[in-house]
Amino acid sequence: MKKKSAINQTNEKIGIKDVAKHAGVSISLVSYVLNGKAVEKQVKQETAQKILEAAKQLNYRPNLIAKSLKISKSNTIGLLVADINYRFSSGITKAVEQEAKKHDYTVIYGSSNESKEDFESLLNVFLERQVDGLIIIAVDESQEQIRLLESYNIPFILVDRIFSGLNTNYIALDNFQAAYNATEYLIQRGHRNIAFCNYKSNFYHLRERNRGYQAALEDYQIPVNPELSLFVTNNERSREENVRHELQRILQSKDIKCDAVFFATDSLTIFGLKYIVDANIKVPKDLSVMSFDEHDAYGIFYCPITYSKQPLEEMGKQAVRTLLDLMYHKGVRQQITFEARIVSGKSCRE
Amino acid sequence: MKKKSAINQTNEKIGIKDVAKHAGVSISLVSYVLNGKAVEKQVKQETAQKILEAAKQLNYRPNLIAKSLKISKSNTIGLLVADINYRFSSGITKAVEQEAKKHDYTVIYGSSNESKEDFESLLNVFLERQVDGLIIIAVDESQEQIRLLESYNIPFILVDRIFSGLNTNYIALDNFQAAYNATEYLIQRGHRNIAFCNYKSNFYHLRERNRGYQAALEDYQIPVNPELSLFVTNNERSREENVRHELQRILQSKDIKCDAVFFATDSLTIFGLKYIVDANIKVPKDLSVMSFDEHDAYGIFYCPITYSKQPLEEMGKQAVRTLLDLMYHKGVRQQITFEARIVSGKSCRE
DNA sequence: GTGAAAGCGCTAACAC
DNA sequence: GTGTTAGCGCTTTCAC
Repeated sequence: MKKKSAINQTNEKIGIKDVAKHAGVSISLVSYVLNGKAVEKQVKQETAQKILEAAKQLNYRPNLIAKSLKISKSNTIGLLVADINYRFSSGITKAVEQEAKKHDYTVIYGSSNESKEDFESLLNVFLERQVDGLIIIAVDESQEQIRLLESYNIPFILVDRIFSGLNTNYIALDNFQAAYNATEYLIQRGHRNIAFCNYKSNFYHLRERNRGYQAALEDYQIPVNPELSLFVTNNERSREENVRHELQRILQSKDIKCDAVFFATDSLTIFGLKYIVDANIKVPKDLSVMSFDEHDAYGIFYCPITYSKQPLEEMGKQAVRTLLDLMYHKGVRQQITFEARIVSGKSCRE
Repeated sequence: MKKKSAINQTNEKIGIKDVAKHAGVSISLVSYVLNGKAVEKQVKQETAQKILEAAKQLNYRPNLIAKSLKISKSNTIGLLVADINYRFSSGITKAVEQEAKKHDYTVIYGSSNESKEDFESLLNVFLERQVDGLIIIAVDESQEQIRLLESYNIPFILVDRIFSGLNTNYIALDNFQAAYNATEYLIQRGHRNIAFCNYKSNFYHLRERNRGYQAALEDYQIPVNPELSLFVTNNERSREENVRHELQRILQSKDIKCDAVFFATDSLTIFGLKYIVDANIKVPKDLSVMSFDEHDAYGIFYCPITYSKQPLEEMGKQAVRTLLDLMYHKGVRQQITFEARIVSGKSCRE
């Protein structure tokens, strides 16, 4: 025989039923009052008061799982990142959580760690958990999964990584323009031999950066020298060595002229800077350096790095807002693009 | 009149009932089979097959919310961090999510952003969402909340930040020993005038580092010079300037001797290194530098920094394992301490 | 081997 | 103004 003490701070689970009994009213009244519908449902002031007090005394905590089941809505957003240790991911995650909280949504979090299989199974778990919507930083080769997701009836929005052949809702940076602007920035400071260092990748957002770099050169009638396009395999073990090797190739060569390097990601910049320190190259005297994305590390390089900054906060916030919008007015395609902003350090000659 | 097509990939919600109807069996059988209890419940092979096929054809996805409600268990862990942008938090978060996934738990994520109010309300939301357990990086002054949590019937475990007056389950670093060892490392390399730079803080883990520093000096009969203890207010706007100011005070003075600095956190180290670069101080010739915690940035300082490394991966993993343990065998106090490991760079003289 | 039915804690339509 | 009750999708006991 279970017995609940009248004033219970700790042990047995207190339900709406207990509150009702304790206040001497029916459970519907308790539900109304505790959901702020006291006025709408014309509950007597006095009754409402009694209920509130009973709930407080019993330390009543609503069971959101039961509520979700009943109303077919979990007030939950699934956030699927690629790797939380990326500055990009943690920045987005922070903003998403903050904004979600504001709208009374809770974030369910998962990380694919760049694995397609993990990505897929997390998506499944999120769906089974009845998330109301999804914010997704996709992994490579996940088009098929995304396409499938489109066929389900759940709103979702891709962040950053989008697929050229796929028409989805997304929040992204205008990577083309950002790379264009960064390259132009170097050109305007007199550079003509600008190297570009990027990962070898299928990611649309990275390929757009290639395009931006080339377009800027072309617009300024600077021939694109293929020797100055450095493409590095993104392999945990070898990528740093690859960057060093490529930089060495172009910077130590007698034949190749190069007076500026534009790194397409922050990690590439870090590897590059290490090499530059080791090789005793003077920035910006001998070489200008431009980076895509910021990194805490830039501050302690001997000269502050000029970089193209993504508005992570706004992007994360917007992702939530757009998602909520989609949840409440299904059907409208939302594709939102943000612009990067160049933050001038001292790593480019004037 | 709702009508569900027999083969439904997309639209209407498919429930266990639909699967049962489609397979021509009762819902209990479907439940058994889909939960891997076919053998235990002696379901006929053939029937099981039919059910599996029906579920697949209908693209059935179990509703975990309904299941949770029924079995009074959400298979959910609440993870409450202070700020996901900290390396510490993202490292722990990554490990926690990975380990949770392995055990079929999903992570509900929240960030207090160091605010006591946010911390409190997140705790509440997590409880209302019926998380089965909590992993918590607490905020300053949250003892009261933690104490309250103790009185509820839910297992939780603090990570990193613990409270001296509070007996809880926790996973923490032996901060005393780590700071002791780091200081000793410097002493063994001949340093006698070792400065120590830490935040002014009530956090137990930070205060333990003070203790470790002092104990090492005392054990080696080196008088503790209060001038060399630099305490910086952790204020977003002024802390960098404070660090610079304090360093300047001891490093530019004629009266104060100092040939090594031990920074108690990675952010302090970054600020310190910036100053060191600007002031043109040569590391390790003029000054040895030791850091608590690593940072991606250390690589591009002109000389690799020696630091005390926390095993984030293991700590996160252990947090989940311990929590599961607590969930299944309540009542056992779990207090687990990890040791840091010094990673030698070149920032300390030999 | 299988099926019927109670009930998890809640909301909301409906009755009074 | 308030109370009764069906039912959200599932698990599990018990009857057959």
